[in-house]
Amino acid sequence: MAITPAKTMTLSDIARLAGVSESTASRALRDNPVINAQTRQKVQQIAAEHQFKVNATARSLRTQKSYTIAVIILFDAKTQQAITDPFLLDILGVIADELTHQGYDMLLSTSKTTDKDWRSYYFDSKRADGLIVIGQGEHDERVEQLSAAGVPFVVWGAAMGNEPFPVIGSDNRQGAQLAVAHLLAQGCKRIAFLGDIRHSEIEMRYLGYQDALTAAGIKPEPALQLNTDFTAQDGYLQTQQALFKELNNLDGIFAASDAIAMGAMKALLEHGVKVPQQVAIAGFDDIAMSAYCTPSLSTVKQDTHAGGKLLVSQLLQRINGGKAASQLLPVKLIQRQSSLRKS
Amino acid sequence: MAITPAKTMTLSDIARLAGVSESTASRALRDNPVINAQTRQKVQQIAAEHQFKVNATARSLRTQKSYTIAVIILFDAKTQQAITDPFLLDILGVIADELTHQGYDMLLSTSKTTDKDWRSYYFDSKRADGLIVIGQGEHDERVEQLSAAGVPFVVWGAAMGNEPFPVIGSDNRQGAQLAVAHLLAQGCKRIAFLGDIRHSEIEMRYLGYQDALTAAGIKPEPALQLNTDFTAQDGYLQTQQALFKELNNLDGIFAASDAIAMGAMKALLEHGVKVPQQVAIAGFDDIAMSAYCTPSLSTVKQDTHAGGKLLVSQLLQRINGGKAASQLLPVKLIQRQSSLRKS
DNA sequence: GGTGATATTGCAATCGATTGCAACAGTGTG
DNA sequence: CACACTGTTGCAATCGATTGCAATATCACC
Repeated sequence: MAITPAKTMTLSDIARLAGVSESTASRALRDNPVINAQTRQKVQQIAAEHQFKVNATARSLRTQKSYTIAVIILFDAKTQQAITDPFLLDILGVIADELTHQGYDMLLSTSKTTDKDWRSYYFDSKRADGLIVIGQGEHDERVEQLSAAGVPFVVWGAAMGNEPFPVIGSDNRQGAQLAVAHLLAQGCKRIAFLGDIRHSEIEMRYLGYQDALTAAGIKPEPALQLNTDFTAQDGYLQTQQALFKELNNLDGIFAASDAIAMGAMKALLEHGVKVPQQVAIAGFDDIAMSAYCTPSLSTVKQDTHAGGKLLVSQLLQRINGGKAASQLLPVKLIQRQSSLRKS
Repeated sequence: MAITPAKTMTLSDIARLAGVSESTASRALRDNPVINAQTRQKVQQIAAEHQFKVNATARSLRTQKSYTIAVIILFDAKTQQAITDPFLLDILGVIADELTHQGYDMLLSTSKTTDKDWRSYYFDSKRADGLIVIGQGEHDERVEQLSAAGVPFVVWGAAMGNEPFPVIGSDNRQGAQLAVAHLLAQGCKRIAFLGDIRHSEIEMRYLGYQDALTAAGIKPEPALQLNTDFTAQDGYLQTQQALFKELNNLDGIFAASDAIAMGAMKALLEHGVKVPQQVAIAGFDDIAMSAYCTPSLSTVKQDTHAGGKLLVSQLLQRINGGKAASQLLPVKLIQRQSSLRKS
């Protein structure tokens, strides 16, 4: 039995069928107690029978709320590639679930094409009630504009402590410090840092790296910091091209992401370097694959679940007139084969 | 200098400032040639000066088009976990870019929370002009309803050839056939299949697996097909738990996804089984990590770029009154270390 | 100067739901 | 019986833009 393509009904249709006015129908559907219980039920039943759904557009126009949040994924201006890091997918999934849970829809945008001006595009045009910006990248001035213009938004990134807008993110500095301290404890003396410190989050990780070295009485060598894109490919290339010059005495690598770490590991293994015996490696993110590569990858686990929930809750709080606060999330070191030398 | 939080302007404000009527202002902003060129320019300039953006909600209401597409990611009812496969991220990125490119916004939804009824939620409510459904999973009846209700939508999944709705997807059967034929050519005699054949896409891959075996004169053994979730974890567990019983003469594994393959590989390596010498492995998807694990993973590459573009173009064609057609995309075998035995 | 064609612009209705306020019915009280 | 009060419901304005149609201005040509 074919379902009739039921030409869309409007509130006024329902009202007519129920023999009440539009206003009563509207109130009845929202279960407004001012309407007689019987009337309410009758209207609701008729609406259900006809699979009536309130026109979200009309409601938005009237109520001036879209119940939609735009999630903007900034990405590397250099590599120009779209969302690719598995880590992003993790947090995106959490945000999506949480927003739905709170009755909001999620408008997703990768910054590439909307490059110009997402403030006006999403907010001024009333497409969204607020914005979640993922990754402030290389200090994007557009973020500062948002802030000045009074747009409700939160950022996932590196909380430096002095931003005029709410930033939620992992304690990158401590995470890196933990990882590098661990490498040192495993006996590493010369540890390279793979990651692009022009990204604020990576910069924090670099600071943590330096912290750990300094605490161990080792002077960080700038030559051991190699700007590397967020890809396994670049991790591989950088390791191959640059590190091998110094390989004679390099014995550890701390990569700013698991993807980079895997690329680096591949390069080492390919050249017969033993991991972790000759070179120990640790990454950052704890993506799903990290536990299943060989050797499995030591890494710093971010609490994406807490992060996603916090982003949403802070943003909604801000939208509802409150203030959103920055927050630093604790991280956890995960020790696996790539760094654990048998004692 | 602080930017004034410029209380949002409306078209009528702009019209007043320009000294014209709302209708003229509206036409001028859309560059309607019927309006005098000078007037047009003047209005546009004033709008720009005041950072005016057309209220998308009002426009949608009036024009009855939202210029928004809902992308729904169905996921495994069993594992109940959100988007996790890197492959999804790939295609999602392509779709996002392509939609933006065509002037559409993308509303993203994971099916978990919106479980009930996304047809009404997204379409009847006019939130979206059309739907892209990713993964028809275990034969979801909701998809069939969509079709009957006349909603414009396309599905990424397994085109079996007899669906009453447009399905775009890779030639899973041929891909699997290529991979398994390759394993056979490398000398494998007993090849296991890891994947949940209740998913139609995986079912097609299983058929391809059988095709290859049969063509080589080998009778497929049902015992070698193991239902496995789309995760590295389950690939690992299944391999560990079930396969080792038969390991004495198992010499190949074809996994329905790269994630599964990596899990399986981990289990084998951990138990000292040499890959590819003792057991050769191939996966499916060619996710970014596949080239960088050790040994690197042989796999079947899907053309996500073409797939994403096609999904979007077919859907828009359908929305604009045309018809969307199903399509099977060619795949490519990528031979890497996990299956290549030195000759 | 009259007439028709053409170029511009504005009026007013419309999209579909929400909501302040008024209207009305019914009940209770003095 | 008048009056106040509560419980329900409907009227009509409103959100901000778009668009069919009418109105006006301008110009060419006879």
